[in-house]
Amino acid sequence: MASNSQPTTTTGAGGRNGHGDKEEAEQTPPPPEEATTVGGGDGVQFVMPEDGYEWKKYGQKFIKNIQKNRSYFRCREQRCGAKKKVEWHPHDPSLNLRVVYDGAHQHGSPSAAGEEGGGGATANQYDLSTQYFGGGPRSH
DNA sequence: AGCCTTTGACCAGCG
DNA sequence: TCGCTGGTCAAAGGC
Repeated sequence: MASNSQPTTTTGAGGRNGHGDKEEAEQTPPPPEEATTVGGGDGVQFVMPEDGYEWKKYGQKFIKNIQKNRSYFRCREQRCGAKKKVEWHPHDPSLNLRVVYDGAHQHGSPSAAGEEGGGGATANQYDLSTQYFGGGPRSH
């Protein structure tokens, strides 16, 4: 499969949006990190960061504030109020892909079905305050 | 037949 | 008070 030429997906090399608005809650999902190649045949194609959960796209919009496209995903589970937002540049998606997680999953991942942790609330144990996807402002 | 994906329009909140 | 942006819902089409 020579589709994904850039395995660097969740690497938001964009850092912060230099806007100054309210920060979003970004969490780093479980280990199951796959990449689903999405695209047409030729043209711009990028890999969507898969966290092992199932998402349903319910909207997409172009955020002019950051000059990026934003896709809105929602967890397939009604029991789960987890939401996911994916931002990417219309020209360099694989170079500026950013994933923002909102809320936490109240169920185990379908990929790891059968091996639930029991608690279930062990999903949102990350710092949803300043957790960035690799592109943290804490350049140090 | 069922489910998912895509686009548009509408609504709410904030400046 | 008006305008703008972001976010969500709904409907239609395609697989």
